[in-house]
Amino acid sequence: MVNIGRKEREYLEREQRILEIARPMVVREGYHALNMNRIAEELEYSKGTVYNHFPCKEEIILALAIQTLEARTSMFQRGAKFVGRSRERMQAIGVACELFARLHPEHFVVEQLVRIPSIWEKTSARRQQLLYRAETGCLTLVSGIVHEGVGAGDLVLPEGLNAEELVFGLWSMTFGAYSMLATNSNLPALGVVNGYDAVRSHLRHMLDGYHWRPLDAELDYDLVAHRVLELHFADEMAQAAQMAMAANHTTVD
Amino acid sequence: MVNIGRKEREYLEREQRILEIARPMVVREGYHALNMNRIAEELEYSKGTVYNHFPCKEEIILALAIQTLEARTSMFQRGAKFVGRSRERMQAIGVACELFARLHPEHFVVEQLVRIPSIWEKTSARRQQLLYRAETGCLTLVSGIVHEGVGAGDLVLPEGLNAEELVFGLWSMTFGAYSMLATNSNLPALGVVNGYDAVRSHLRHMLDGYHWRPLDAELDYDLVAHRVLELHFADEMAQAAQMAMAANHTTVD
DNA sequence: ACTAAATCTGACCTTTGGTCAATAATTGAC
DNA sequence: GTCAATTATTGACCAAAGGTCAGATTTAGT
Repeated sequence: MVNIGRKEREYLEREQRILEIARPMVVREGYHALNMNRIAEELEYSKGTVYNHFPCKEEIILALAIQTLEARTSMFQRGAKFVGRSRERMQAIGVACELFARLHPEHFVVEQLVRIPSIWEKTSARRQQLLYRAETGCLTLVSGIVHEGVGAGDLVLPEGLNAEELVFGLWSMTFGAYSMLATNSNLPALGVVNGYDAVRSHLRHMLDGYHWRPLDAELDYDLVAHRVLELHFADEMAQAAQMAMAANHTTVD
Repeated sequence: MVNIGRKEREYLEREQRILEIARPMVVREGYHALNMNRIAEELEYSKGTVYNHFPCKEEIILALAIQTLEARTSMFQRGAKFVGRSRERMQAIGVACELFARLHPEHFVVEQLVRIPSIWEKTSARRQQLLYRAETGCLTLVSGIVHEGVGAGDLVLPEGLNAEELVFGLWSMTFGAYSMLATNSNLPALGVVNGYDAVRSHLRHMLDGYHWRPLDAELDYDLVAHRVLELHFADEMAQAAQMAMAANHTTVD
């Protein structure tokens, strides 16, 4: 039993190592640089052993995407600890989301890749289920806050729109915007000076459009965001400030 | 001169043929199926000739993305012919956008692919400029309507948000949502029953949040959408109705 | 008809994802 | 402690596909 336990532990550790090796390859040098030979080399095991863990290249991408989603969900959970009215708590999720995007912009590459049909199709149904499960967990966390809002009478969903579909909207906006910010270097030339600020504004006005109380005019959500940062993301705050400055510098270029 | 003209024409026609051959490959069988050998075979020219037109595989993807963007812009232009107040005209663009997404969901695959850094990096600066130009054209068309709204006093942009950044928001929402609708088969299970309706609702409420007059409550935008369809998209209307029915059927599954 | 320029060709090279028979290590029964 | 059975690991090998280029072919102009 002890032996089996050790073996199993070693196996899982090696699986993690493979992902640790693979992630910077994808992130820094792109999908085409994710090379099974190189992974085997850096892992100091043979290629066959790598293929023992992952039946194909695409499966590694999917595993990375699952890690990414779990990391984001964990950030969301920390944000969701914020105590306040439903929309304040949604703002806290927004803070977590922006923070995650700013601190780990490279994660979007993986999330984008895994959606490419030719990649997705090659992955196993088993791991696909894991991603779906992780997605469900993340979305449920957020839609829970929507339900809270509805329950508290702070929000009335229009006819034909459920809580999950509202979250789908927030998700689409952030996914679309952060993906483009990470990959479209033409945005500044197009006149999009500060993408992150714009996203924040859009989300806020969208929720205002749904009349989720308290409205933007009724509460200082910048202050709420600041408190969320102080209370639940103290560690990341300094780091984020640096990021913001760096971002401002590059947009000026 | 006549000969040179014919040659040049043949060259351009062949370039189109290559793209015509490549598009269904990418769309139906995915990026990995975009095979230069197969293209050469179907084109009935040698591989070297194909490489005469496009220095690499990725350049074909980029060329397809440019075509896609031009096709969308042309739909937008047809929508922009609608006469009315600024927000009605924006609604007309929205109709064009949804129509394009429903009629050609496969276009999103190409637009997603071209954003992948490992693909983008391999393309020529010359063609990248073409895409940027096309993007600028499309965005300018839309931001022009925003400026109209501001000029007419129907819309006041909040401090720190320009017209292009507002369009960036609409773009992010539609890009994100339509991409996910085209690639994430888990959405129905997550509770997202009708994605297209949700997107329409979100865009409308977002513009309401910005107080773009007339507000949703002040004007029947469904009626406006209907008139836009009748006036400027008569051909596509029947087709779109079929699509909508098909979509409803599949979401029920 | 002839030559020079432009165009086209497909054999060839390299890289890389993926396979699998052979080999090595581990385990557990006695 | 030994040995057979099971399990894990290996790396030579294959096939597919992107990309190259010297030579063949066609075209254009005289």
